[in-house]
Amino acid sequence: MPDGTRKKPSRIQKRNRSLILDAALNVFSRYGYRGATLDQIATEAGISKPNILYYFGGKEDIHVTLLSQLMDTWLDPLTAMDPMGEPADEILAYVQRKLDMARDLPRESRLFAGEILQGAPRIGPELRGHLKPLFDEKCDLIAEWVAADRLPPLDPPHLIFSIWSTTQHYADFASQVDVLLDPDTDPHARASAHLQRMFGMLLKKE
Amino acid sequence: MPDGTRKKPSRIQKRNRSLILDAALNVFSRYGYRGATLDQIATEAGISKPNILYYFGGKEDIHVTLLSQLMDTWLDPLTAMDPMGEPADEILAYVQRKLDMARDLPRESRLFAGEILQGAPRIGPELRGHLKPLFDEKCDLIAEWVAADRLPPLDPPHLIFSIWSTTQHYADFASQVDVLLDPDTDPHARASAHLQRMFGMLLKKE
DNA sequence: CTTAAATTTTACCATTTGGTAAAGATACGA
DNA sequence: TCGTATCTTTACCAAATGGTAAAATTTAAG
Repeated sequence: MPDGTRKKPSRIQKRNRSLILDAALNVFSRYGYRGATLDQIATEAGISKPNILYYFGGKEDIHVTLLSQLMDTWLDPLTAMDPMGEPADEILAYVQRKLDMARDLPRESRLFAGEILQGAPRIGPELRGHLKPLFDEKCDLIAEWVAADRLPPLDPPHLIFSIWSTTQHYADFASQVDVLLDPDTDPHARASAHLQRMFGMLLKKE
Repeated sequence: MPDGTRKKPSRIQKRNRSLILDAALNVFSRYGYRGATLDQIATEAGISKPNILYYFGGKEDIHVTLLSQLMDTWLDPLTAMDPMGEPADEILAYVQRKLDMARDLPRESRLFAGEILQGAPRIGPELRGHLKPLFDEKCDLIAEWVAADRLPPLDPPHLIFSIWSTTQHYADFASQVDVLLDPDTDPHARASAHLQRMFGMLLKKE
């Protein structure tokens, strides 16, 4: 039985677990945790429901697995913010990376958004354990840059919130953006130009 | 039977419909549409489930009723943006109103966010019918301000997206914000100062 | 080619959930 | 006070859903 502590995942196991997780990402990100059903995931993955439960302990296990795997990818761009770089450049590069992620990984963005929206019942601990330390570290870094007069005075945590919210908006609220935006303009290019200008202004030392 | 077209809602009807809608707002905003159950709503409202279905056609009817009622409140601040006012002042006042709403009506914010996140399956038409025209009107207004050189060059739709996302973030992602933020600082005051500065910079004519 | 382990299917089941029928209770105008 | 319309409760139900047992099949090491 392939759940729990594994020794060496077989070829079939790797393929099927991956098929299941990909299908589950589709379904969970579209319908939310409780809105998703194992039957939907099974159909989308092309694997019978009991067979899915052969690979995972249950619905919640699949959800938590997805969330945990994603957490690292999700935090990558923030981790990449370099203390040795030029402050404004580092932060603007971070904005761009986050915006690119919203375009390239919208399902992942929505999966997280849904979980947080409902009070983070399943990744609360992960938030405290992984996100919080990294967040604090980068807030300190930005605060040091401000103290060293390499950035204008600003509020590090709220700056980061603004970066997260503005970029993820294009993934999480895509259905609204699609309704409102002129369909023949390139949303990503316009969004990028707007955000670079906005955060650029904020970070400029007169 | 009080569903459908009513002539004059009785005292009891007004009280119970309001109790039900308030309970439903709690439950839907916490668990999403499919995650919410009529039994939960019934318990929270202190009204039996069949009795709830005496006042509403069904689960979806309650949800749509909430969403429709909220839409007006939600768009109020945008409607209030005055073509006769000073451009930057009007937009900064809009930012503040939206931030205040995120603080005062977090349940409503989350209800909308959940609906949009899942593709707006139940208020898509309302978005096209009410939100889109207002959005276009205000984008045009801002574009005129830019054309008249009363604002620096900027991208009106993306500016509005940034205002929406940054302000609603404090309601929609409250569980994450709570984990990350120092508990003894006043988040609202700090957020307000940060956003006013950020959008203030963006809107300043050199 | 055997055979034991890994994988998949078939046939279920208990619970939850949205919803209904109809009897019973209550409010209210005449 | 009476009778009708409004409101509420009790007792259900069919479908959906997460999950399980165990038989059947496939894989792969020796």
